[in-house]
Amino acid sequence: MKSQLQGDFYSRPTADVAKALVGMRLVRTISKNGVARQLSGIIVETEAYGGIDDLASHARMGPTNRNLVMFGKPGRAYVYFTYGAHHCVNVTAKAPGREAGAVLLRALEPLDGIDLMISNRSQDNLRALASGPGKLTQALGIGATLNGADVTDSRSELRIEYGKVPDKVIATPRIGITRATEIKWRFIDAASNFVSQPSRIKIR
DNA sequence: CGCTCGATATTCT
DNA sequence: GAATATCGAGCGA
Repeated sequence: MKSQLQGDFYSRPTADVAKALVGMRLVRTISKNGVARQLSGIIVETEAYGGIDDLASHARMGPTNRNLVMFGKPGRAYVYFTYGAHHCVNVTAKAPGREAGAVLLRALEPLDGIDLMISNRSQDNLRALASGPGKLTQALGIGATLNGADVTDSRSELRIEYGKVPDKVIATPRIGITRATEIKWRFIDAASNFVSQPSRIKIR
């Protein structure tokens, strides 16, 4: 009996959900040639992105073709492509009545299917497998086809199960943004060795 | 170690 | 045209 997080988990203020997702388990199922493989990891780093009022969010311009999922139901995957090379995966989350919101999944502690992650990444250092938003999606084989996937559905190819609540979760400013840099909406498991190690922090 | 820089598609101004 | 919720190679110390 797996404990899927239900839809109401995501129907809360986006930053609350971002914090609560640290310690939970992201599960990716890949079927090829009729054989199902499972890749999973514990979420150790997240960031919250809000609606119109969050100048760092993709949703700040209102609904567009790219960010449309952020304006829809909570508990769905929002996958986008950036820097001409990387996918990033979010889970939509917002309090009832808010127009948009999503939580960027930035890093995992690898758990299941580590052999496949190593293959996907061409990299065998456990700490470098999924310690960053672009690395995470590459390790789990997450692409645009998963945009809009329901992560609360146990039959989904991408879903989130209950893990455990970490002893301590720290809030810091978000990484890689140039606006609203004072808001501490990045959440990390203080005890984890698998958080991202950004090569450079943007300032403006 | 640290810092600089190029890649490369999509979105924004 | 410029910017981007990134990554990793290349360089100097």
